[in-house]
Amino acid sequence: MLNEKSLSVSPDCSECPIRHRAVCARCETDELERLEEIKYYRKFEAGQTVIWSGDRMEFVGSVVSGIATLTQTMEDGRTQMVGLLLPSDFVGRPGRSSAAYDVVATTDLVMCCFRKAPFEEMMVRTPHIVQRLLEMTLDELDAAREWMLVLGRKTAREKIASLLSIIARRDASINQRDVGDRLTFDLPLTREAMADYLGLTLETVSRQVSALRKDGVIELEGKRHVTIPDMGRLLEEAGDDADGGVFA
Amino acid sequence: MLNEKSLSVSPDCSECPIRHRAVCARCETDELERLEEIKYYRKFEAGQTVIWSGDRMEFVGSVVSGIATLTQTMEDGRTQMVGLLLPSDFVGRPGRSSAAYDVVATTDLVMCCFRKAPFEEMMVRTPHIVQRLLEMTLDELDAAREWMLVLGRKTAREKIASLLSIIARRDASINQRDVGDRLTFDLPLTREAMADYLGLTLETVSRQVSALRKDGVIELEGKRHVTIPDMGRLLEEAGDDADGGVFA
DNA sequence: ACAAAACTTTGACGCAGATCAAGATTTGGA
DNA sequence: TCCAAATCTTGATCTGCGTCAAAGTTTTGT
Repeated sequence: MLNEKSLSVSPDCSECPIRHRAVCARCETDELERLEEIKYYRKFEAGQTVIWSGDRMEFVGSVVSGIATLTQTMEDGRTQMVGLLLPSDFVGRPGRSSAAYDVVATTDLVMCCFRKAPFEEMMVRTPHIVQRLLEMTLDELDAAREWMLVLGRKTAREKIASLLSIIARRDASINQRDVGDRLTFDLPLTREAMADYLGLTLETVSRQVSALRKDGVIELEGKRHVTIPDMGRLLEEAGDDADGGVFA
Repeated sequence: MLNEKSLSVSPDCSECPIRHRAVCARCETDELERLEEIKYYRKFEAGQTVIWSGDRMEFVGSVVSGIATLTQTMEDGRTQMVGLLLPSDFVGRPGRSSAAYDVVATTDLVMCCFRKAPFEEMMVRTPHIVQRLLEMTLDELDAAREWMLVLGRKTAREKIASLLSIIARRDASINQRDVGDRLTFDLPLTREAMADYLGLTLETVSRQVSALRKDGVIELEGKRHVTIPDMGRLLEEAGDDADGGVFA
């Protein structure tokens, strides 16, 4: 845990890459200034645990860069990922004192943190924050429900195709690339993390990735670099309507 | 669809059974009066579809009494329940024009509806509504994540035990009964609905319910009336810590 | 009160994905 | 640069749950 770094210098909000997508998206200049007073940056290295389930939560915050996962674990060690946190996503639940899930940095991670008490105080007086947080939470709930369909009803092959299409789509939207073209991206997850996401074993993940490659649905360079020659085809394999969801 | 009834008389909010749990829970008297102006009651019969996925949504609202389900369907007909709506739960997403899921009344259902546009307008000027809706949405997100663990990692027997413990717990909290005693309740779901909830087939549900009965974990009177002689035992069967979650 | 429809149970069998096992490839630290 | 650890692939086998089928039970409508 000694690798975690608190940065004394937090960049200016006006230059923040997640300024218009994060919980502060709707804030006016003066509200932003007040947030600026209670914010601080923290860095975590790939593999580090940000918060343990059950721990007292001292802060909430936004992912600025990197990827983190939200994971639930049963007593006997079975594990299920329940959230994938990307830049601009919010971590922590205002009004709750202890963490409900493990939060783990999958890549190197930068977070913009707010001490919990001052943030909660500010929420009471700042409707723009509550409004934006509601919007983000509703989006997360939709994503969780989509995921429930994947977990409950899709085959292993469809699960892999679903995950790849989610990552591809998100990557395209961040990099402003057009869906429909040949898409290329790096998998930010190990086979084991993919298995935890999809409720599979890592062996099944490996087999199905190989099968999709053999069938020409995806192309692989190394283990992690993926290209999707035909997004429509991938969506079919995912069991999704090839039309729907593209703009989700 | 001719069975659906609009009631001309909507009971007074001050006598509403869900007054302190629904989206209006934090509203002051004057705010309540404004809500009262745009609200109307609707009744649906058991089995009726309240909203079809993809339909234009004209209202949002709260379940007053009865139970409804939120369901997602794939092109080939596979189906997954993604929400179970109980009294005080909110239906509809402000800011979205068309429904994302099928909403079906499982029992006879009474809803307190607000026309969407006036409600959205009111949200902008009424932080108490937004605050409460955020709180409820965060709770739903937690429930959805719990459910993801059930769908992704639990065995059929554990899934059934999990569902029964959720229903038992909720029933106990509504009826103010003490968990730990012998609990008794009626299953509000058919075997098929249970299967849709848990990502199983109805045959597997039937088999596992029979198995739990044979093993003395539950007792059955008829098909639907269940009693739990030992809640701790049921929670063990669900794969949950027998301590945790009791107060959730 | 009876017939039809809806719901539930139980059995036989097959298969998708888990488990167990071994080896290949990549990554990272000294 | 090289060794150890981490990650990934592939094979063989097993099993939990799905599928198909048939019969039993409860509810509903007339």
